Order: sequence, then structure tokens, then C-alpha cells
Amino acid sequence: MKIASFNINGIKARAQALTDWLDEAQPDVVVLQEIKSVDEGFPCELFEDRGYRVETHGQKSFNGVAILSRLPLEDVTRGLPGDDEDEQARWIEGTVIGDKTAVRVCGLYLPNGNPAPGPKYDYKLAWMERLKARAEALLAAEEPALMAGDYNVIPQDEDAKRPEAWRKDALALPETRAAFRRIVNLGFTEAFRAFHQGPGHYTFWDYQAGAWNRDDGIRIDHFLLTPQAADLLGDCQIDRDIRGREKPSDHVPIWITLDA
DNA sequence: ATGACTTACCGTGTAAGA
Repeated sequence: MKIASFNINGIKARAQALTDWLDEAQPDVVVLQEIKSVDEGFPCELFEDRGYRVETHGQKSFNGVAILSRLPLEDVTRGLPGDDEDEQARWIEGTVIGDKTAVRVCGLYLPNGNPAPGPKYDYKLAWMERLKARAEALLAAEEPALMAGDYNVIPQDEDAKRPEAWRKDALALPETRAAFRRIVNLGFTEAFRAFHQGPGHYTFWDYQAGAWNRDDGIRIDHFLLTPQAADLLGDCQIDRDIRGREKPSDHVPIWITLDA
């Protein structure tokens, strides 16, 4: 089972780039972030024509997440528990039925949090607290489960080309990194680091100032796996070449394979 | 260097992203 995560920065602007990548990469499941569309505006037929069922959790203009799956998908829920007042569409989860076992797949778009300090950063940290609570519940179930998406967290200095440029940024502040570690350290496997060590691995390059051409990137899209999912983990890769194509998102896909 | 791009909106500019 191949599962990918991709922050597409607008589904309408990315229809061609996304379907081109889908046709080549052939993932069984994709979690999408920043669809920037209401549910009714999402071009489901693009994906249904390719054999994927589509589940969206959208909102107008901003945010928005979705799951595409060509395997059976059950028990889809929308919204991260813990705050009934939160109207931002940043969380969707569902159970994918593999040939061998079922996997609970959670797709997330963690708040950016800039400028920090400030109310947006407070929202980011509060959201991470709620994420931790959901993560604890996933672990308690003792089943294959994963949380994948745009975490807006640069875990360590080695995850940025120019770490000094991010020192005071909400993506890299010590408090952000500590909140991320508190979740990972509950017992999750960060899939990419299970296979690849050291600097030079990025999932995002800013549109500005020729960041892609200078390889001035950051690694902020991650997969966290429960122990039962980690037992099935076969590979994890970043499709970085996508960033050099026509009309790209500023993020690229990251994917894993599971023996599930 | 209050910059640089890119997206979506009902807009002829603004907000948000990271």
C-alpha cells in the first residue's frame, strides 16, 4: 500500500500538475492539504475517473484537506477533536482497507502560526495540544495508524538549508519543536528519518527569490506512524523533482509504502 | 529590504502563506 501526502496550494490551480503526478506515482491513498475550496467546488471527477474515491473537508479560500483512495475507505470523520469553536478545515481521517490489514489514515494541515508571538502562534500551539490528544488515542488503540500532512514544523536545524533564517519563525521556534517532539516521543516513528539521515532533504521551497534554484528548502511535511504501522513500513521518499515542473505547488509529495 | 511569488476572492486591491 502506497500512501502519499501533498500540500497542493489550491486544487483548481493544481488540477494538471496533480493528475500528472498521480498518473505517474500511482499511490493507493493520498492526503491533500490546502485544497482552498469548498466541498462543492472540488473537482471529484478528476479523481473518480482514475478510480479514487474522494472525501473532502473544505472551506472557502483557505485551508481545506482531502483523502483520495482507490482502496476501500470507511468511517471518515472531519475536524480535529478538542475545540467545537474551531472552524478551520485542517483535519480528516478514515480507515483504508488493505489486502492484509486496515490502516487508520489521518490527514492534517497544521497551522503556520506566524507571526510569533501572537494569536496565530497561540492557535498553532493549542492545535498541537489537540493533535497530541488525538495521537494518544491512536496509540491506545494499538492498531496500524498514521498522521500525515503539512505539519508546518522544521524538526531540527538539519531540516533547513539556512536554519539561521528560520530562528524566530513559527515553524522552527524551540517551543514549536518541543511540541512536535512531545508527540513523536509518545511512541511514533517519523517515517522519513527511519530511512534517511542528515541534511539536504526538503519538501517545501518558497516561490520567492529563486528558492528552488538555490535548493533553499525546508522539510515540513511528515508521516508519523504508530508502532503497529511502523512494523509494516517498507519505504519513504520525497518526490522532489515535481517542484521543477510547470505551475508547481510550493510543496512536493512525500510518500510511504506499507505491507498492509 | 515593510521586498521578492502565488493563490483565491468579487477585487481593479487585500489577505494568507512559510
